[in-house]
Amino acid sequence: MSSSESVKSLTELVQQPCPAIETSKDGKSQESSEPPASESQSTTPLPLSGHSALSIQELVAMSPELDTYGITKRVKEVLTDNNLGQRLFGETILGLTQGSVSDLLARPKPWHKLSLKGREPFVRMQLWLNDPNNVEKLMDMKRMEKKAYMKRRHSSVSDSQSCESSSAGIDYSQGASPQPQHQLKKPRVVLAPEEKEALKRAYQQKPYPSPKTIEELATQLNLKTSTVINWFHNYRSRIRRELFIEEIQAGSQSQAGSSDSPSARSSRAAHSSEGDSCDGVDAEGPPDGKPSGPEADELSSAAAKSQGGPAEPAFEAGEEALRGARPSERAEPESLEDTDDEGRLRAPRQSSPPAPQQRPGDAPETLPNSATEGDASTSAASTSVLTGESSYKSKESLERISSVPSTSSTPAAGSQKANSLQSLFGFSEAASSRNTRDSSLRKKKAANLNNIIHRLEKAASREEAVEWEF
DNA sequence: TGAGAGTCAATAAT
DNA sequence: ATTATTGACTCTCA
Repeated sequence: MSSSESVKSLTELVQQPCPAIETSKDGKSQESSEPPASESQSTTPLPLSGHSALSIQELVAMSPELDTYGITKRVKEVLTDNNLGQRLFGETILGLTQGSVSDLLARPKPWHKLSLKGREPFVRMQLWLNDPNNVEKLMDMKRMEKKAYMKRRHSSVSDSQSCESSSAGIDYSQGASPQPQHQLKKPRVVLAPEEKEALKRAYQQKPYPSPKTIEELATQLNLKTSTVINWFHNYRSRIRRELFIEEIQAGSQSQAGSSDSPSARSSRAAHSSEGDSCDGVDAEGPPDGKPSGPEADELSSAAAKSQGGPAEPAFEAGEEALRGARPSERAEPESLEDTDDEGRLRAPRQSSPPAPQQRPGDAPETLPNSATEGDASTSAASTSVLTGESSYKSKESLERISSVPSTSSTPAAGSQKANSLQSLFGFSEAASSRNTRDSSLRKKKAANLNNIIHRLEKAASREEAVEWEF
């Protein structure tokens, strides 16, 4: 119950045009030359069949608004109830890899925020859910896979001839590799916790760093510039998503009100109309981002800092937090604080883990001095980022923002407001979760505000007609 | 050029 | 074995 009319209609629509459920296969790459669509419709129980790309896309185009959250929820239930893994489901039904499916199921974006392409998987899921037989089919497939696996395992045991390439990486004996000249694979970059912290701090100060700032960060952290760029892109996206789900789940009004001093007095904008509402189902274009009521409030206070100027990065929060958080133990003396004359600090030297970084020959990227004073804010920002660093317990658990069910149902509540005293002292790692979480949340929100401001400014300069609704 | 959306795919966690 | 996380890619769009 709950919303289902539209779903129903889609269902019908969907089924009609093409009897066979998803037909599409393809999945990735490749597309382009599509012969005439011949279409056969016939059987094809399995998705992987021919080309008929049209169907899905058309369906997506004409699909009514779907409840992505509800769909994923149901899919998850069905999968668990029947012991079906998301890998199989993803590859078979959605044409996506396991990781993508996991992400999609865990953090579905609201329908109106999805592009046509992004809606596709949801339409497929809806389609799949429509016919209970599909579950059976998938189960059969699972059985078959298992069987095949067993068989393979068997034969190999008895016959040591298995084939397979070993995994040792030694295998470039033949010369037929698709990609000649490539250094062995490509070592996946794994950012150390300290590096992530530094980047997050930088994000808090400036969600949209200038190329120059990015360069500086890269140099200081000893990371490739592209890595830093990618990190920011990814992080922004993820943050945005978290906000979406918050929006969805909260559904509502939260209005928290909780005591707390209304520090709201922000002078700019904000006037959140109170309706808080949540959804903003509105537009779709690029600019979207709407802070919800309550949050705005908090943000304003945090953001207020920069009053005075239009958008200056504010870093106080971050810095402070970090400083306070530093555990007393951790021996980490200084370190990076001194920037030498070159301003290059090196990343923490943690030696234990698999010394990830170390890009192959990458050299210092040449960015000798970074002193260019373009704008103080920039340099200041990056500098401070590093300074505060030093380790800190890692285990990043502080991040999971979102949470905070916002309102209403917060069981146990009581506490949130209390510790507002900024957690100056970090306590042990474990126990501080609440504080940390709190301040972390706050910082995030502040950053989000910056983010929004940035976009607003951008749009404004571009002079676009957009509807901002906050 | 740069931002955002979607994904992939390696690898961490469970 | 599965599922979750996350750096990098590919496409679009403006």
